[in-house]
Amino acid sequence: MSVRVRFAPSPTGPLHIGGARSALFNWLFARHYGGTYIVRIEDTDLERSSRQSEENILNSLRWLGLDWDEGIDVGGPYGPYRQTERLDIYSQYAEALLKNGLAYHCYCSEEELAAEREALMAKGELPRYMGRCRALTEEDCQHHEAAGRRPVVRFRVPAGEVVVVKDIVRGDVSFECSDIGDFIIIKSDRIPTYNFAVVVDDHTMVISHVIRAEEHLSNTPRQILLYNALGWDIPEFAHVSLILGKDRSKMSKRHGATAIEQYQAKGYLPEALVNFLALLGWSPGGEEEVFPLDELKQQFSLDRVAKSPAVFDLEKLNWLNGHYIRQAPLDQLTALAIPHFEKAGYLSAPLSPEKYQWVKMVVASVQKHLSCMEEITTQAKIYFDDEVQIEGQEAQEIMAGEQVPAVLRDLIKKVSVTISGEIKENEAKELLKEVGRDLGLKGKQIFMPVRVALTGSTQGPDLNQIMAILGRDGIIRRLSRWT
RNA sequence: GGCCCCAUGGUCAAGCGGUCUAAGACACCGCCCUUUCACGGCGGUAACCCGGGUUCGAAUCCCGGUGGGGUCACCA
Repeated sequence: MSVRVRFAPSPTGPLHIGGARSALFNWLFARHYGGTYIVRIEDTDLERSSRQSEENILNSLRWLGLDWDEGIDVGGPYGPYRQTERLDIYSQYAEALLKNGLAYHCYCSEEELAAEREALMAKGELPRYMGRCRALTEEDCQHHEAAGRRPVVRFRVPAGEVVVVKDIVRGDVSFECSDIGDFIIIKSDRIPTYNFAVVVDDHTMVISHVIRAEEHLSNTPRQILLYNALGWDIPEFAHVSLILGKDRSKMSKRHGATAIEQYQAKGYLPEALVNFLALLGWSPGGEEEVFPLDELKQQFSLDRVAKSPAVFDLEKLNWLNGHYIRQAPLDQLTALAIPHFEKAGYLSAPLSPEKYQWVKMVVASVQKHLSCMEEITTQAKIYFDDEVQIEGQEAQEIMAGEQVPAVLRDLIKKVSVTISGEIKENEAKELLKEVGRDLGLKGKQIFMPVRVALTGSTQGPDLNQIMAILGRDGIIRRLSRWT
């Protein structure tokens, strides 16, 4: 049997962390087995779905590097891939169910249903549909139709059966039919509900494995009932545990950034995010933690997926992202950094080749310090503002040193003679040494005052790099105020 | 509340009955490297939820408890 899996987001907002991980697991599984990966849009919630969210989600998937073989934009042999474009397919199967008596029309109003739910809850019972319209006659129906009522289609849940979900990660999980009320498969506006649409789609799209989050586990018995009623084979299921926030409840907005696009905007690298997400609920078993996408693809398997939920740990993501930033080519990082600099007002749009080279040096000097690109504006601030603020008591004390004016004056003098205005790192190193020799000073006595005078801080990038980036004029400008 | 799932350090996790005086990673702490901070290297602190079984032997299997989570819509 060939592997065909799908990621089926509903376009009601951006792609979330949890959705991204489901997408990733499906993608990895498909690519590992040389199968087909499908992205299907589940837009049956007319109220909340939008084309903009669709585009958003697809963009996030592309950004993560999860390409698909079939979908709304690339087409495919089992389309359409948007549920609202498959309405006649659903009604065809709903009709079949109706004809067999496996489903029936229900005319109860939402108010009536709400009242029923409340009554059951008041009695301490499970709120569910009690089957009032289960045995409506043709006459009853006409009566309701005449009164202007529009029916929903309900599935007739067989009595007394036990449904067993065979799950790759969880094993066999059984559910009693008596706990499941007759559920709606077609809403009164003729739109199918989720449970019905997924079954029809997964079957007609020949999906072999349904890999999704655990929150769907309790829906699965309903879907299995539908597969049985329609006489269809049941796909393999794999329910992956949820991603939790720091307080161990389902990841949500109050836990911080949940949308992939937010991480993109903050300057996380897709390979870091993918690596991190893969390790949340799955592990290859070895001691290695760093896996680029194609290595994940080789190693991935569903039987190494964890059953227990995982807490989203931003610290680890930051570490991984920093790791990938340190490995990234400078040109790539520079391209990512420029928008952040522009946003901070440090740079404006078209950069001359000279300026670009200079920005590259700036990026290189802070590369090791970054855990995400967003941080570059604060890390590299020192290069863009000649109005140096001396920060902290330690820095103040350093500048109060009696040798300081002489050191800085001597350095200005040495820097001034540089003809081109450019100072290479090794030249900077040499100049500082000479200052030391001239004044008979060593180490900290010269390096710290220069560092503080140049940047305002006792810590930061390599001093020689700082001097190279500032150049002759920059150094003189910043040093002059101390003499 | 009913149903369902889950349970190894603060977090992610390896472990599938003996090799566990329990890997690895993040975080934390120390040391080294270093003209600062980082990066990197080395080392350290820190865990099998509890109670019963089964077994010669249990982190690993079973039962119960406790705790956490999910789900109970004409949302998906």
